[in-house]
Amino acid sequence: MANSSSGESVIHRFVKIVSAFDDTHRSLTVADLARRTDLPPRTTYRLVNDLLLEGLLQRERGGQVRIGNRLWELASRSSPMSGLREAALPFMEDVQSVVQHHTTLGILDGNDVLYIERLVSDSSAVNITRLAGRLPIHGTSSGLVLVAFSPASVQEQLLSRPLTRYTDFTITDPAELRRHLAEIRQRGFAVMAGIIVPESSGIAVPVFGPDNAVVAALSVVVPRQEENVPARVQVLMTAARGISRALGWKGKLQGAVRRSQGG
Amino acid sequence: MANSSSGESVIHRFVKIVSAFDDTHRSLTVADLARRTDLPPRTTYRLVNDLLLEGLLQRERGGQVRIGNRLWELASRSSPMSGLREAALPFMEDVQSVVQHHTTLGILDGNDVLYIERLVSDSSAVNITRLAGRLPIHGTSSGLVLVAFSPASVQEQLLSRPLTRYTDFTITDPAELRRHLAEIRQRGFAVMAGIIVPESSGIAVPVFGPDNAVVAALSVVVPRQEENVPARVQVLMTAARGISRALGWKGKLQGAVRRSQGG
DNA sequence: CTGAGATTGCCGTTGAATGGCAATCGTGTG
DNA sequence: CACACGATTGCCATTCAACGGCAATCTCAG
Repeated sequence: MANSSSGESVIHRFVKIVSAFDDTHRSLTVADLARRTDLPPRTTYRLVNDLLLEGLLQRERGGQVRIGNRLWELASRSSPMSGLREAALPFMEDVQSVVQHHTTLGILDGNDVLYIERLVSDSSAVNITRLAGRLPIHGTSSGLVLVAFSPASVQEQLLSRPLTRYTDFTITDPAELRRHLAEIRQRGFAVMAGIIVPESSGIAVPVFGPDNAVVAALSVVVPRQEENVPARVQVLMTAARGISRALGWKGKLQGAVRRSQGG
Repeated sequence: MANSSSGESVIHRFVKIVSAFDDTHRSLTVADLARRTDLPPRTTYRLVNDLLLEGLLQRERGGQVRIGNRLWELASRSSPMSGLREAALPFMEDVQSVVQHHTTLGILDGNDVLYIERLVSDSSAVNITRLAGRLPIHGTSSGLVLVAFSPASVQEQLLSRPLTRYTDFTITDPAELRRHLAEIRQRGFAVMAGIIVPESSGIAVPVFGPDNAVVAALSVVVPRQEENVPARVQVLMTAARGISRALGWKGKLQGAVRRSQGG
């Protein structure tokens, strides 16, 4: 921007400002915002005013500002995600009513899994997923399922990056991760125990779009003591097929499946 | 912006661009975007590039662009709406499983009702609500409930504006609308038949926050032939109380209610 | 009343943003 | 294969929206 000391674009500053809000900072004073974003106060006040005019931010009773409804509206109205979310929701409810643990729906975005829906269960395992929250790919069963069924290039990209260790069970060795991905691809689901928090396990299965590409991962988070994998995988698989079909998926014609008819 | 022929801010142009996407235009070529927003092509290309860099837009396989996941993420992560939505969802499911018709959750935003969640029923009444969609306040039972329970100033604001007629049943007379609002406030719910589309009725009840202020309207959309109001109001009331309580509402100590204990 | 912090008005400066033009790229068409 | 048409990008002179420092004002707790 003109006379800017930092050389950032207005758009970048906009993102900086919006990013300054999070779960624990849902509303901020403009002065706080200036500090958190490291922008000159006067500039922050001016920019915030523009955003208030457009409804992208909203003023609260206390004079603080928060994310505006209009921003959410613009983002949600035509986001391809909302179709996926809406298609998945009823099936996720089914899963949750049977499994009685956290059910989540995640997509691949950049180097993370982005959770676009979750149903929480009060009395259940520790759950660090948050709506519109991100977790590292190799730290979640959802992430590994998504990568396992994505084009090879995606897998290579994951393996070429350093893998942060979160617990004793986090897989940080590329070769080992590669083996896991192959197994997931072959079995059709992922079960990972304590790879990001020691207490809980994730079980995840892929959701496919019309072109047979993975579009999301459906998963449940359960306490490690009560994984009960076989039963839960079946529930997840059933739901995932339902979601896939609702999205226009026609069913994968894989060799091993549907032999029954001829016999 | 510098050398701008229109005198708009970058922020305003950003909103213009994002607004160009809707349900039927989920992805656009940049040239289309320039036409739809009425911005000079070269300017549009540059701005779109900035947005792509920030992830606010995303490029598709075909070269078109669409709303980026990052925009949704930023909007949802700390939006006060997500708390409301998440609290309401389980209760909405309850309602929908009993009523078997469209269930919606709406809030007041500007001159409209903004729908922040909806559960659709395939074989049900016509439903023109859309997720993250808007409808005029006086055209929906949700809107009337929200206004009826809002501070008087909100009501006056609605009554001072011209009221568009959508069907023969739309209330466009301020005096009549005022009577309706009073009745809704007194009864505690709204039933409006065919005020925006002739075929369907809306039944709506208020959801309250910790400070006893309305924060949302819970509603069902049913075919006009099968309103079955009394039963449905009870279902909605029950659910709305559940949501309110989940939000920290302590229960309104109104004269008429909870007499039983003493008697 | 006083001080600390938040917010706004003022204003000279300037480079980010702008948009026209022409070249290039991509795709379909005769 | 030549040609047309539209999308996209490189170039670049122009300029005003954006910038940010400073001081005044407002707020509020102590």
